[in-house]
Amino acid sequence: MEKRMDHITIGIMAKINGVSEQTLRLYDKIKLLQPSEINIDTGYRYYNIKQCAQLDMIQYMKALGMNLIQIKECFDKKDIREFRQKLEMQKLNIEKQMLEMHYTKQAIERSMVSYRRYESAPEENTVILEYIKERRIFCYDTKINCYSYGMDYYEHILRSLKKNYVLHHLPMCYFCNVGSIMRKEYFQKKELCATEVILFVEDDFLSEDGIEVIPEGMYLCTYCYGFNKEEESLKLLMDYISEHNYEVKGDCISEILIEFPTFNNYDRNAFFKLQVPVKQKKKKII
Amino acid sequence: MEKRMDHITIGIMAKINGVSEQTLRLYDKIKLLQPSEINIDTGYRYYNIKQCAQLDMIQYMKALGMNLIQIKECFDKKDIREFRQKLEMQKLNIEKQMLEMHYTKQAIERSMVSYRRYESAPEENTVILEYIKERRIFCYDTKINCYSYGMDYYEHILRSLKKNYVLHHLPMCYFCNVGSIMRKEYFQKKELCATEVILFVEDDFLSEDGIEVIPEGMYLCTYCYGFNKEEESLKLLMDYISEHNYEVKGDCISEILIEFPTFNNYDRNAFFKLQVPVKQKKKKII
DNA sequence: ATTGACTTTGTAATTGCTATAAGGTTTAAG
DNA sequence: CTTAAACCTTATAGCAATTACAAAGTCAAT
Repeated sequence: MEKRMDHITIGIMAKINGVSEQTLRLYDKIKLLQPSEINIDTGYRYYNIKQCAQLDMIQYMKALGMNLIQIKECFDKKDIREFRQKLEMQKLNIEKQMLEMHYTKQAIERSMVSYRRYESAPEENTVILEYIKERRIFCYDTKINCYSYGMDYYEHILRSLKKNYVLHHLPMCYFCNVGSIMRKEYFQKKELCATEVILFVEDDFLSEDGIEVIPEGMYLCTYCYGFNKEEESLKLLMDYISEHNYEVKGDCISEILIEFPTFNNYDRNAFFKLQVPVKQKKKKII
Repeated sequence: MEKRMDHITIGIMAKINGVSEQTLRLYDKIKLLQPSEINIDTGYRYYNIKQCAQLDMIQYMKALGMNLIQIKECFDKKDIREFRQKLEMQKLNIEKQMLEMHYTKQAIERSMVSYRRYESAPEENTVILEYIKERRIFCYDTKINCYSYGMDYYEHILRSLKKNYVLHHLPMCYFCNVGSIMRKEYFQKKELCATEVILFVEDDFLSEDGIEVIPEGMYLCTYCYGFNKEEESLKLLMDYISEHNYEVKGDCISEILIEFPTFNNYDRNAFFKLQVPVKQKKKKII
């Protein structure tokens, strides 16, 4: 216990309140909490134990997410309603932040799953049958066939997806899981034509429009590494289906599972999963 | 579409990617994304459309909560495992932040409820019967009777609670809802003695120890405004109980519903709720 | 008187930008 | 060919809330 309750040095004040001395000096400077006494000769600051109440309040308001200026405004206005209003604002603020974090967490988990899938993926040019659950995608029709122009053009398409995407207030973190969709009729005709680029979004993602549901079911899949392998892989899938008596049930999706950041500055280096929903055709009994 | 895919000016590059030119200049400076070509005479930066891939990656990693240095490390190490490790870290990081936000939100809601209660509170020195739900408190025994020393001393007790509290990793935002507890035996003897200070915590708050459950039930309550009124109010409650044939069922809690930040720098200006669980004694039939 | 622990002020660093100023370059129109 | 608009360059400062120093002055106890 100190000798004089109204003569607490900055070091003691800092220690008993779990803040740094520098912080107290800053609060003094911005007049958020000024020491009750200052020795004019030495400039030494002396606090009163009762000023801890003010400091508690500051820390509490900070914990609610207010910044020092907002806190000062509350103190200056000396009006409880001011504080109440700030509280309401903070609540909305925090709810928004929590939602963003929720999406970010999902995006991280999605990336982790993709990496595991990458590690355990079958060899390239192997066709496998997979059960895939229902998914939701954000669809953007570029009106231009992805496969008819080179990579440079594809980049421009992606740029316009990005712009569209920001317009729809989608969180940036979904941008890791893009792809394109080749509609059933083109796939069946073995015509390489896809005009829509897509983004996979979480089941709980709320959005007004542009969201499409990809049904659950059995999919024939191939995995491949690099943009240049995509077409080859697609053709493989098409041929496999006709050779093995499958029937195409819906649109074919070309999904980028991972993009590797590390290899060089100029080429996208992506790991693809091509997937098309199928049904085995009934064999006619001869 | 630009004339030359490998000759994109900083302005165009910024526009098609939704970032500012300054940001691109910063990324150049810290070697996170350097233009594919720089005109030596003019210093003009020219980007290649394919560099958008790198920028996408940067934005994606930023969205996952990484800072620019971490992102640069990932690129520099050219190792996917580096990125995976960072992902794991980010996940833990985000989970921690989300938990903190959750507590903060609860604290805001708690404050709002307290304010509403304050506004609709009965007059001072009125005793009313209230049903109160089960609550959980963090208890800290100071070994010193709160009522035997002045406010200055009480401040020091609060400081040691605060220290203890930080030790237990409790979120700072709970510090708004403190109180003290007068054990049943002292209250019954009408002896003003409380050595424990308390903090109310949420039902879902996980903590190892120091948490006590206050049972639900009927409580006799008085509300008062200011520390100096507390003792008077307590005595009123004690007298009321003996006069109205109630039986004390548990400990008496003195809860600070709100502390007003706005009035002056030196005095805590708090709104108290005193509450003691009771049961009506059965009347003997004469 | 001297030590050691404290205090003061001032400046700079942090992070990821944004804003501004002062000046040079490109481009398209007149 | 000039000229103006629109673009680019570098350099500097600002934000928010500290933290980290350095150089110098002060306090309390031996």
